[in-house]
Amino acid sequence: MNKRSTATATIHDVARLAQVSIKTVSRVVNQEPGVREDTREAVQRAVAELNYRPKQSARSLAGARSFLIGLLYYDPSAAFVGGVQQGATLRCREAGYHLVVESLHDDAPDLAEQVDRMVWALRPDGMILTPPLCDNPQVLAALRDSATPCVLISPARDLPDMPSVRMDDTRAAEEITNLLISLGHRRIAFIQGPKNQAASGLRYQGYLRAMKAHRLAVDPEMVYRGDFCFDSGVDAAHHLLSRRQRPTAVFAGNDDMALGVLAAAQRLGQIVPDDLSIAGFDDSAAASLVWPPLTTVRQPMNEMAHEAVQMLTVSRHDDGETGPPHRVLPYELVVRDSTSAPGGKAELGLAPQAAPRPAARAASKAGTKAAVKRAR
Amino acid sequence: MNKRSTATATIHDVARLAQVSIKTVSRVVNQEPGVREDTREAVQRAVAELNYRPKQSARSLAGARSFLIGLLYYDPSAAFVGGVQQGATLRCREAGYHLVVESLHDDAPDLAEQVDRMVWALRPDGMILTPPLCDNPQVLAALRDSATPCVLISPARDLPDMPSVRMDDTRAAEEITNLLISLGHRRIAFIQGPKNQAASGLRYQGYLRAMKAHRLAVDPEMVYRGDFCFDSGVDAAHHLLSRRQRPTAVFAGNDDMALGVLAAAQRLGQIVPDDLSIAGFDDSAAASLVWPPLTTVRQPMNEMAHEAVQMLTVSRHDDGETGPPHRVLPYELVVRDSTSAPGGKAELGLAPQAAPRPAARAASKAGTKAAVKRAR
DNA sequence: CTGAAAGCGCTTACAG
DNA sequence: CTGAAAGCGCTTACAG
Repeated sequence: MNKRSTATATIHDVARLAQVSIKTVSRVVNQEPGVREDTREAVQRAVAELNYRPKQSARSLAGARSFLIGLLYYDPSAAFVGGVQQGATLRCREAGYHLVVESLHDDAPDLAEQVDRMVWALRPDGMILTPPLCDNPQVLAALRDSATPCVLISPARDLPDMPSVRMDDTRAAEEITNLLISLGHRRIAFIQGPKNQAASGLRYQGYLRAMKAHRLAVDPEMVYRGDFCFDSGVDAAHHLLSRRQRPTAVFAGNDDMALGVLAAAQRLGQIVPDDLSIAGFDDSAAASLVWPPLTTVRQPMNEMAHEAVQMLTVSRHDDGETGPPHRVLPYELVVRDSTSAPGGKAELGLAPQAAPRPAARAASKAGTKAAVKRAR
Repeated sequence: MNKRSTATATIHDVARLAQVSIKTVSRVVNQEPGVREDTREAVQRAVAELNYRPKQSARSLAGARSFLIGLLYYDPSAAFVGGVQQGATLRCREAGYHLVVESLHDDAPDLAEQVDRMVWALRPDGMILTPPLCDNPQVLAALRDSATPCVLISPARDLPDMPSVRMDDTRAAEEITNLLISLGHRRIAFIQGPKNQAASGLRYQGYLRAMKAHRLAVDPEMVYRGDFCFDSGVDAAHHLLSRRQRPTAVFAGNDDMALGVLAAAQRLGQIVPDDLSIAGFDDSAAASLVWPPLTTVRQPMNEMAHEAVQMLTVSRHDDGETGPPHRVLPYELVVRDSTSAPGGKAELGLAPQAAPRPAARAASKAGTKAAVKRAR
């Protein structure tokens, strides 16, 4: 209908058409109160007519906000970052913000300089940090200097001066272990992640907690130190399956290692899950692209990002007394075909799709309760 | 040394300290010519001293550039987008730009509106579009209206008014097929992607071209229509392996389908690659997280993005006569253990890592030549 | 409830 | 080679 003119409309054009001052246009566009209803409508009509959109750079220069949120991440291929980014862009759109991404090498020599460059040039209204950058002292220092509001996603530890969003890794690991125990497994191996990653220890704690709660001994030979990569899962399988007493189930600290165990076990002639149940952690894309598909834990990446953007865009209330929020979001147990009762010959026909099996019972507690889901 | 003051330095502060006008500071910061060397140095000293960084919103408002590049994508989980984004952020950083990302549903009703919102608010200096958005008429129309320079990455077809960057899918598919033929395979099945994706047809053409060049008949029963998802690979395997005459090799139009074939074949008791060689396309993360790791093609995602940013940030030279550039970048054949000579019992020991096998010979032509690489 | 003035921090012509 | 003036398009106090 109203064709957009080549030259883009400014606030003055709108004001002229609506017969008001630019200040009133500004009030309407920013949804400020204190504008008479018919005035507001007239302005809105003019805005629509001219297809007016306030220019971010002008708003940013004149005002206190840039309508930009920054996302700092390290590993671009990680599904985790992809999920966080997805959640962040969607929430940003709803809030009228835009997401600026920056990939930083965790050990780059000029890391602070790179952060500075982004922060001082763009003046984003907030920054979202993913692991391992959310634990990097240089990055955090640069961000503190610039007084940019930040939200840490799954940091190694919560900081007194920065809000964070996370899930309960320990509890999830405990539930996965409980699931294996409830299936009848007693000899359950665990593959740890590398020492320098916070998640490694947390998940190991969850495994220990479940084992102890059921008075199951943890044989040191059944705990293997991996590095979160496929190859270390392969190595772990060779180690574990060459023991006198083999495990009937393996819980790997992440999916990549679980896939390594799966591949190695199958090459060694083991049937999964009949001879060996395998569980992972992350619900990576590959987890459902293998046979049998992997039982694992889905982290609430989208939700964490959503929450982070929310914290950064909604007017900050006083943290005076309470300090910044540290939110814990519910995760999701994803039970697939890589786990079953020990020796169970059930359900592994040659049909393209195995029949669904009743979901495992998983304890649910308020606040961090897990959903149990069955999926390919 | 020089602690950054809380209030951030402006161009006026620098000018005062260097005893010049703000115009001269601007010249130095923007690396314009026509400044005496010692003047330039004095300004640079002041810039360093004050840790001055020009504010993007002021530059954008006053000048013609925003120093923002937009990346539009659809599927956030795709490894392809991850690679493109990685390449784009790195090149942006080098060029002093920042990358703003936006995830758009290809079939959202308000697609044009969403593009408009980004374009008119941010006024990015350029936009990078990935499939399938780079083929979406609504998106392209909105972008044309706004006169935003665009680069299409791997579009279905090149447009006369927009530059593009791509690889040669057909040639890569041909080379993969040639590889299988050179290993001794004659009965080679192909799994197509969905009809509405451009890559499906291109890769099929490459398969046909190689078969024809070697005077191998293409049995219609050996061509299966999939949808680029894991499950359709499973279905394809069931279809292909239940034929009278089974294939000795399967070339799937992408990795996800190849992984489906792999899973199904192994469940049916086939040894890969001895009984069946399998090749994919994409080099997705999962391709190296299965056993045996998948022979596939790596798309030059980083390089395509690099090139795209380059086109958008470097001063546009006259396309007057020649039209916008359509660049074709070299891909990479990744030969792993899922392919071997038919019936070949070689090299599949039980060691954690199979010994490397000499890389397959692959034809290389100038301009789009493929590198041959061996990797896990 | 509404508006006139000032100014955010740069770049763009234009002078000299 | 260098600079004084104007202005980009908004928001922020401040009046009324």
